Amino acid sequence: MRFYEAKGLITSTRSANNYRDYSEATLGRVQQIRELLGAGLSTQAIRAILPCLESPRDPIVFEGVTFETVRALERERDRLTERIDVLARNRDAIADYLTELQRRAN
Amino acid sequence: MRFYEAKGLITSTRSANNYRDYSEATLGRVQQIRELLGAGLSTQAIRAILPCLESPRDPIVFEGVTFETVRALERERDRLTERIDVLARNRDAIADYLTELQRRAN
DNA sequence: TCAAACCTTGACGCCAGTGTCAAGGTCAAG
DNA sequence: CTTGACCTTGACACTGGCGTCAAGGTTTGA
Repeated sequence: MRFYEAKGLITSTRSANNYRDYSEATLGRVQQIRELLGAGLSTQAIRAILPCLESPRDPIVFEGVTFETVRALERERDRLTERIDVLARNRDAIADYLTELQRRAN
Repeated sequence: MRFYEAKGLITSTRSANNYRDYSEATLGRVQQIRELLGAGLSTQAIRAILPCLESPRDPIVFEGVTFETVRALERERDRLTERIDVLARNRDAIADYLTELQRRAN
């Protein structure tokens, strides 16, 4: 989507056609982005955690990481943990309710 | 918020003033609703799991629950689990990245 | 060569959730 | 009684993520 590109989530090279050329890695990243959007994250949150989203473990960028970036990542990690807690709590409430229903239905 | 009321997430009685009168329970529910909205759920998803959100454990409604409702709850529980998995996976990726950064910084 | 299929950009509209503002009703204090 | 604070409704606008459509350029194939 051009939308993701405009938001700085992915990049594309242009071939002579002026057509967008998506790398294989970018294609995979789109998959992850859609997952995260589907999980309720905003594009800004996703952009914040982009440095962690490279699939091959080795060519990850470890240089040029500012303190600001680290702080942002820690914040985002904590927000995710918060979110996970809320969701897990409510999922468990649903599960408990369902088992209780089943118990009462004999 | 009138918005939640219009969406069928909460109810309010009207006093003679025509002012809205929110019960204590409704007030607590608003808290939960905001949590869930903040966690990325839609109002429709929240409405689907409303039956599980009563805080006192006992006066929960167990009668008049249709098969449809049960199916919806199971679906919503699975969607939540899915979401949780995605978020946990990415949070762990962030955490791993951060520890790796720290390791390389000696 | 020419038409169909694809790409480009830009503009517009849609839906969800929220905020705000105007016009009026209600209430408590002075 | 009047003023100011609060409530009501309805309308409007905004942000985010997305879809679509028009106008034009490129490529492919008959």
